Parts: sequence; C-alpha cells; structure tokens
Amino acid sequence: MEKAPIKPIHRRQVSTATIDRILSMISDGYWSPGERLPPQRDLAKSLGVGMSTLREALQSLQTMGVLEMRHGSGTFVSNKPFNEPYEKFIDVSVSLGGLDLEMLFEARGIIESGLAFHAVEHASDEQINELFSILEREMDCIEAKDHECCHDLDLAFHRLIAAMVNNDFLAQIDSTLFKALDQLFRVLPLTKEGWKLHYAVAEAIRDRDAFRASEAMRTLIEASAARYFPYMKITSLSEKA
Amino acid sequence: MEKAPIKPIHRRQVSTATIDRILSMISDGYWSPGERLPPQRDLAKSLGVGMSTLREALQSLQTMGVLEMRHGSGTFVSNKPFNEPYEKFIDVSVSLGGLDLEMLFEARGIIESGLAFHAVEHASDEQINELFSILEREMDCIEAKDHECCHDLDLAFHRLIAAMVNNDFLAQIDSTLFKALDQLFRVLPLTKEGWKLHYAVAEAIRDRDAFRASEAMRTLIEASAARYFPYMKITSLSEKA
DNA sequence: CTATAAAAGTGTTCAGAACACCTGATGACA
DNA sequence: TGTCATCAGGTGTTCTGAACACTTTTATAG
Repeated sequence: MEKAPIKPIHRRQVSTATIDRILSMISDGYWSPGERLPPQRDLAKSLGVGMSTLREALQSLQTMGVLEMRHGSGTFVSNKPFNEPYEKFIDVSVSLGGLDLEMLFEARGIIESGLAFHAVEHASDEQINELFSILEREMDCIEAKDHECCHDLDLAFHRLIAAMVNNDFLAQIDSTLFKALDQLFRVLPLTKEGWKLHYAVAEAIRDRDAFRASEAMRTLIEASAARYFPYMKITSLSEKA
Repeated sequence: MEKAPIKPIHRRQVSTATIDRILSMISDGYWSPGERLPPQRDLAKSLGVGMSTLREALQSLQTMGVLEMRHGSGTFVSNKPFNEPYEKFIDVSVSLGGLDLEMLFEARGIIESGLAFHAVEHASDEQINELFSILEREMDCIEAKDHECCHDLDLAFHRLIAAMVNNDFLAQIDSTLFKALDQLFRVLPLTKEGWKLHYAVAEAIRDRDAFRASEAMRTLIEASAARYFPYMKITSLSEKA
C-alpha cells in the first residue's frame, strides 16, 4: 500500500508572496535596473499589503542584492547584480560548522584551476603581459619585504586570471572565497617558492597550454593551503560598534 | 593639494546593526545551530529596537539561510547552512542581464569537471557501483522514453559525483546551477549519445583516472550546452498565485 | 546670481493591536 | 483505559498610524 500523493495545499505567506511579486515584476521588465520604485507608502497600498510587510520584503531583496534602498532618496533596482552578499554568509557558515576550511580551499583550487584552464583560450596578449608585469612587481615587493604590497599583487594576479575568462559568476565566487579565507587566516608573507608557482601558471598561460596551466594552478593552491593550515585564526568576526 | 583622508564616520542603520549583532552572537556561540531564539517581542526589547526593525533583520537572515522562522513555533538558528538562497537570485540576475546562459553553462562545466577530477580520489567502490547502477536504470528509461525518470537519474548522477568529493560548498553551487538551468531551459530528452558521455565519465572514475574523468565531464557539459542553446526558454519565472 | 533657508518627498524606526498558527493540557466519550 | 475534540497559552504575522531622519527641490534673502 503506497500512500504517496497527498497535500498540494500551500498557504503563502504575505511577506514571501511580496518578494516573489516584486521579483517577477523586475523579471518582466516592469522595473528596469537603476530605476526607482514608487514610494514605499504608495507601493504598499498598491500591493495591498502593510508597510512593515513590504519593508521585510524590500530588505530581503536588498540582502539578495536585487534592490538598493537609499535613505531619503528612494528604493532602486540594483544595476549591478551579484554584489557581495556572500562573504558574511560564508563566515557564519564556517562558524556554524557547516563548512570547514579545507573544503573552502579545495573549492578554490577547483574553481581557480578551471579558470586557469579556460583563461588559456581567452587571454589576450595584453593581459598576459600584465600578468608578467604583476609578477615582476611582486618579486620586487618580496625582496623589499613589503607584505601588504605582495598581498595586493597576489589578489590582482588571481583577479586578472578570472577576468581573462570573463565569467562574472565564477569570478564573484572566487573573489568571495579569496576574501573569506583572507579573513579566516592570518596573512602569510609570500615566499620565493610561492612566487615560482605563480610564475609557472603565467608561463603555461603564455604558452597556451591549458592542461599545464590548470595543473600549475592546482599545485599553487594546494601548496598555499598546506602552508596556511597551521596558522588558523581562532578569532571570529565581531561587530564593529 | 591632495584631499584624500576624510570621513571615517559611519552612521549605522539600526536594521543593519541588528543583523550584524545577531550574526556575531551566533558566531560567538551564544546561540547554537538548531536552537530557538527568544520570542521576537522579548528579543526586540532586549536589543532595544522596535519589533518591525527586528523583523526586517530576521527576514534578511532567513533569506541568507542563517535563520528559520516557523509560524507559531519560534525562530531557530538553521542547522543546515547553505540552503538554496541562490536559485531565485540567479534567475533574477539572468533577467537583469548580469548573467548570461553561456556563462552559467561554462561555470557548471568548470565546477563539474573539477568535481569529477577529485571524485576519482575520494570515490568508494560502493559509490562507483551505484554510479553504474544509475546508468543502467537510465538506459532503461531512455528505451522506455520515460523522460521524467531520465531527468531524475541524470540529477542523481551528478549529485552522486558531487557527493563523492564531499564538498558541500561546491555541491550546493553545482546543484543550484543545475536547477537554475533546468528552469531556464526546456528539458530535452536524454539521447543515447548523451548517455555514452555519461558512461565515459563513470568509466574514468572507475579506472581512477582523474584527468580522463575531468575531460570526459567537460565534454559532457559542453555537449549538453550545445544541445540546449537552440531551445532557450524566453518565459521568465512568474508568480504562482 | 549666489547662498542660505524652508518645504516637500522619501526612507526609517517605533508602538500597539488584532490575527493566525503551533503546541501542550484538559476533558469528554467510548 | 484509550482516543479524540476542545481549549488556552505562547509565538510568529500583519496592519495601522505616527514621529523622526535624510535627501532633493524650491523659495527666499542678500
């Protein structure tokens, strides 16, 4: 005796329904990116919901990065989706135990080696020159022991490779991972050995060897992970009062 | 005359500050996953904020997947972070023009081929047997022209490979991409040629050949993308009244 | 014409009340 | 004794109205 098909009843919550309604109005082009929505008072009346309810919806949509609420000025459809709503979220997920650091490093390795693979196909000569330029300056910083500069250049290096692929979705996730791991770990100074691994990636991209680039990047991230693990930060993010 | 260093003043918004406060209280372990928060009335009084404001914060945190509000029962810290806060977001981002479909397919290809690579290392014999079992059933469904069954098994196939790697972060993103592309495109029946590509992936994993598995998966996703592109759905998601 | 001040428009916060849902306790009935 | 319906309390949900804060525009003074 199977008792499979049961209740298709769903009692929609007003707040959730409001979110969906606004979302679909944007999807349908009723409001365009950058455009201003009607005043909350009017919009609430038009939708037939209370203002508190509307605000809950708007706030959620802002958290998603879909809307932008400017005090005294209006509520606008975001013109640049995919902000950075994920960073805090990753931090919290780590604190909650749902994500461990090894997992995040592994994810970064997979994404970045994939990006390196595709970068080979899409990279322009100018971008490749820029890549080597970054590495040159990075070596200078290493010798000058300017750790902060090193770090910035490292970020630029990875960002540039992501930019070569021209995939905002992955670039955003990768950037988020970079920042999250940055916050979770103590920043370690870049070594000359680490620099060589970076250089190998650049060479492979220059030689248009996708597999080598992919492997070099994997090696780089794994070496980085191995270095960082003994230095885990215990401190959690706390409110800046 | 440089006029660089100006205003470190930041007038925090109560709503935002409330979000951060709750977030840090969870990070600090004051509330644990699965635990129930105080009643909203009490919590608002304790935090010294109005109830509407508190609710806006709670809603946002629920959107992030950090909290779970159950009507009549209480507000709980989510015990499974990384729900599915991304799906709607991806849909909207596509509608807004911030993401194009090719990009999403490319992202899926990169992530899945990376997962296949790592699956080789982590897969147990039972999982590999299960993989081939799925393929057998899938072939049956193809011959019976049971498209829905095919689709479910296809999902199971990709899910299993993600599960082998045991990386919830990537598995979640991959699953989200799968669902999002599912919604954006008309589902096409799986062909025997497509099935062979799946089989090649399984064989490579069985043979513990990471590079071949990775390449086979890349080929599979690219073939899938090529097939789907002519059949783009124009319809956007609309509210289910 | 410019600068300051006022006013209008809009988002933000709060308080209280009424309603809806879930849970556990109570009691009726078999 | 066991099962079921009912009720009461706790909790989330929604609405209303008001007061406040920020931004933009308009009006006024010089």
